[in-house]
Amino acid sequence: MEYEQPQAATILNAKIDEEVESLHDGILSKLRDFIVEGHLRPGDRVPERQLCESLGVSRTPLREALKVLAAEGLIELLPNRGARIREFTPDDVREFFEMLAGMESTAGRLACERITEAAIEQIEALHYQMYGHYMRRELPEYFRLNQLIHERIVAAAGNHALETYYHGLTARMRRLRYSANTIKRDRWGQAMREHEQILDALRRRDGRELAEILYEHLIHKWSATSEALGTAEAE
Amino acid sequence: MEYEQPQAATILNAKIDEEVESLHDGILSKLRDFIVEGHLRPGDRVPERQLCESLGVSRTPLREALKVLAAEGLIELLPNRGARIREFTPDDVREFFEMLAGMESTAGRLACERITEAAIEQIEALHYQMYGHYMRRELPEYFRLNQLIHERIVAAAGNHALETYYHGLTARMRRLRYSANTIKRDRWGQAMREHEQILDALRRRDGRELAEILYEHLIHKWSATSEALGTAEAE
DNA sequence: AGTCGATAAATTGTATGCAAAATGTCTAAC
DNA sequence: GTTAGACATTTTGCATACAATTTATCGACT
Repeated sequence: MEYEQPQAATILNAKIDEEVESLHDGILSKLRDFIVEGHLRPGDRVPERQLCESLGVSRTPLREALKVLAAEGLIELLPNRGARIREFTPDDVREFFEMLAGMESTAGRLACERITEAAIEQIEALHYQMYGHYMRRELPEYFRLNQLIHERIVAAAGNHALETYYHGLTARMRRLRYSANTIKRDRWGQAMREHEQILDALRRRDGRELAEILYEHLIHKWSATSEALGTAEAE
Repeated sequence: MEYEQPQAATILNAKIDEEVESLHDGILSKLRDFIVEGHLRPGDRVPERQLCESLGVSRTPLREALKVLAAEGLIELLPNRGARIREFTPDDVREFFEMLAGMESTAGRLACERITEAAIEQIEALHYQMYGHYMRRELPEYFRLNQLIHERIVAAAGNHALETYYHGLTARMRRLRYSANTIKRDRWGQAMREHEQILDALRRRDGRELAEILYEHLIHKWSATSEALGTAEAE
């Protein structure tokens, strides 16, 4: 057992008694963030006792949090053998992206029915801002606005259940995402063109077409990402 | 080192070789079924102590199960005030159906790429069987086969994450469903026609069209159901 | 009599303890 | 040197105990 947990301890110990937030929820968020940020490697065993000391709480609330995280699919709980950080197979990643594509597609369809003109204009503004970053090849800013636009569309769908699940998905994928903070030149151009189409369909409130474009857009993104990840994770 | 589906342990109970099912999982399934079957009314407070004695276990595993159920959205946990069976507003129902429509739509699209000819033939068989029940106006049998067909399509999508979430959704809606075991004559006919289209698109493996038809089909089903429910739940 | 407030009861949140299962180590036999 | 088995250690699963918060009951005051 020589995996570095001390790091975990220091970062996790940040602040525990900040709110009246029931200890359990605090642990849950902290652990979730911690896993999502990628500080625990997939396949790592996570002894309860060790986590307890890191977090400064007893095992009861910790175990409750672990059960929830397992239900969310972030960790897996083997009977009598404790928790492991869940390992994502390429198939898992494919499934996540397909789900994401489906979610955003559905969100787009709904957004066309419900989005306000003001919200469309805001997304337009974000789009042109993103276009600027694209022209100046400012990758991080481009990614940020890109994600923001997608989030705005999802929010405009007016479906809280969808939004919640969407954010859960993106959280689970964040660990993968940061590995792929790169984009091929030609893919970048194509992504921009797709975004133009997205905006166009949204302006026309053409739900079917927006659903279609968003689905394809996300599947393309997956192809690009999995390509980049395929080499990055085969270390 | 292979390990089996992690979600199966929590969402489904797919591991039965011995009866060593960890007490926690047993409680989880029992409670979930109990709530889904509608034995606990929405808004009911559920004292832990009472549940403990009913189930014959201590509070620790029970609380772990409650946390998971809360994460799944079946109950809500008020801080220091215990668990309540979650109440579904009409908006919640609308959101569920929209999600269901989106899920099945996505599933249909994927199924067109992956389904085997044999599976298509099985669904065809189910379809004609269902058509028989429609002609003879056998409602319960019709509903059963209807749901079976939709499940087959979802299964054919080859996306375990989608399937899991889909079943979670249908479970949450089962409590609403059984209230609406009725269908209007004209809606029934339309539903059958839509199913013909579904089968046709599936045969042609036209993913876009199947996605479109399935989405509309589910939204129509929602309109019909919410109409029936609107009177039934406005007691 | 009604309302507000204080105290008591009940209920939830957390910590600890104990038994069962799993993991690791050491020894002995081949 | 390798492997199998028994014992010790660690870790998980569950139950109970205690602390904190909420809810209920009762009495005092307007």
